[in-house]
Amino acid sequence: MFFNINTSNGVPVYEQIARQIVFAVANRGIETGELVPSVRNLSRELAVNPNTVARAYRQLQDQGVLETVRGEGLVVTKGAAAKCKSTRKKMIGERILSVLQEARQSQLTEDDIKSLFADSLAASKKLANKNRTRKES
Amino acid sequence: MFFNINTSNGVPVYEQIARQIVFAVANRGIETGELVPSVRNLSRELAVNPNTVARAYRQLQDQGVLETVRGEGLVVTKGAAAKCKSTRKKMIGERILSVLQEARQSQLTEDDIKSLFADSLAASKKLANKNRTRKES
Amino acid sequence: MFFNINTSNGVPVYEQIARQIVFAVANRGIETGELVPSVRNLSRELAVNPNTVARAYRQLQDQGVLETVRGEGLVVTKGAAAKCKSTRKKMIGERILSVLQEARQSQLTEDDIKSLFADSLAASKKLANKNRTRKES
Amino acid sequence: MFFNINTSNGVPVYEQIARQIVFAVANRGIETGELVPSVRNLSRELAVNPNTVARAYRQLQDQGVLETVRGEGLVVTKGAAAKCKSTRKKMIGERILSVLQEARQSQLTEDDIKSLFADSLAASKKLANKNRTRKES
DNA sequence: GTGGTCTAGACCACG
DNA sequence: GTGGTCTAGACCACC
Repeated sequence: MFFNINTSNGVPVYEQIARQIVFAVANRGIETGELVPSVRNLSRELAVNPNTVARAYRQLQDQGVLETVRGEGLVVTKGAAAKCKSTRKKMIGERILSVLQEARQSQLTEDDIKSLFADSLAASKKLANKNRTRKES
Repeated sequence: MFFNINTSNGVPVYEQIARQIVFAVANRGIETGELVPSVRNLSRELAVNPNTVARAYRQLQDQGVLETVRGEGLVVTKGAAAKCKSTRKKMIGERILSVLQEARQSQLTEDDIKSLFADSLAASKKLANKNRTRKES
Repeated sequence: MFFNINTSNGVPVYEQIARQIVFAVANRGIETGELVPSVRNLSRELAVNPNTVARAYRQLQDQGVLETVRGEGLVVTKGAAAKCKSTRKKMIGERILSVLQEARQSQLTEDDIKSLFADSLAASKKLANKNRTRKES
Repeated sequence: MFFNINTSNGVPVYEQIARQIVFAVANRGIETGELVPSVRNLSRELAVNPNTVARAYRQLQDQGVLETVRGEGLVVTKGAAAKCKSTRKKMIGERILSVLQEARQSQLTEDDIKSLFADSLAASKKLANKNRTRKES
């Protein structure tokens, strides 16, 4: 499990954890029936408060992505992979739509918006490669 | 001056006001030297507390977009239009980059991302038209 | 009469006018018995509100620097020159003391303070020369 | 932490707090990574409204001196000590320059100015000693 | 517990 | 009339 937690960008930590678990399930990084890391292990690994991890897990249980197995821990539910694929698209799509609405409201031209998007897409690709390289090294 | 304030989307009201004034200055909706609406007037118009408007204005003063003219009110500074144009692009660009980075991290394919963008762009255009029509009617 | 009015440095305009008249009297730029400019003339010259000039004059009357001569206007009182010389020193001295107290509180060393003073003194001399040259040209 | 707040000298309370924190960081009275007093505690200690303290802290965040650690409080940022040392000098230097410019404009002689400075420096030293003694007693 | 936002309302200085 | 400061107190999210 690879998490990127940023404690200083305003996004709640529990939210970041929950989203990234959704992504992992969508990518089959965690399979149906597989245990997720224990609260105390994950909290140690991410250096965050255990309550924060617990809150993320609780939220995922409410969404039906995780369920408890008595005496074992939390596992990915049966239909989760498909569901997560769809929610992943929805989550990202919502954010995209929201920023585009602000872009419209700011009266940027459609061409400006498109070029910002293209630039950002290239920039994000570069950043992704850099991170990958750093991790491989 | 047209403001779209949404008090229930998590974005602080004072921040929305500040951003939209930056947009207005960038579009020359408010020209250099022109007075922005008085704190009291704008607060009445938007049905928010005067302090909230004052906070937005204070932030814009710190950024050098507005300055006080004693006994008169707040006016747009000299270099503000150019500065606002650039910050507008920066603000929108940052949001786009941020969502694209999450999209990468979620391992959506580049094609998925592009199609989400295209869909959202179309959707935002529709929404903009709807708003325009509503206001004209 | 030469006034330097700065409407955007926080110091009240009427205060700047009053102080500078005190200075002028101290320097014998305006002599005892001489008329000061009329409110409306000075307000036009400085491009400020007549009320502002009137307020400065009122303050100077309260201090006994100016007095009304019926049908004439405001003139410099008899003992004003000496008094203004002393208040000038007091006013400047108070400001100097105040900033030095903050400097102490900030725990700048005495050497730091002295060097800041020397630098500023040189800088203010340069600025004064520049202004003089500009006015002469 | 020792604060000298004067609520009746025209300088905004939040500004006094902010300046004195800058001084404290410059003197390493508060180190990088260390928590500043909580808004509630400091407001109680200084007998001012929490919002007033919060405003000072917000200003310091904008300047990059403080940053929030979620659920913990506000800590001094990494580069803050150096930055505060320089802004301290700048803040004091600006005030000195400003008063010297007025002294020039008032046509005090350079000797007069120097003697006022020397007197004030001595006076401020005495005041500082008196305060120190009072605190020690 | 922490900071952040917002409201309501008072008072002041300035023009 | 204008903005600026400050108070008092509520509510929220996060840890």
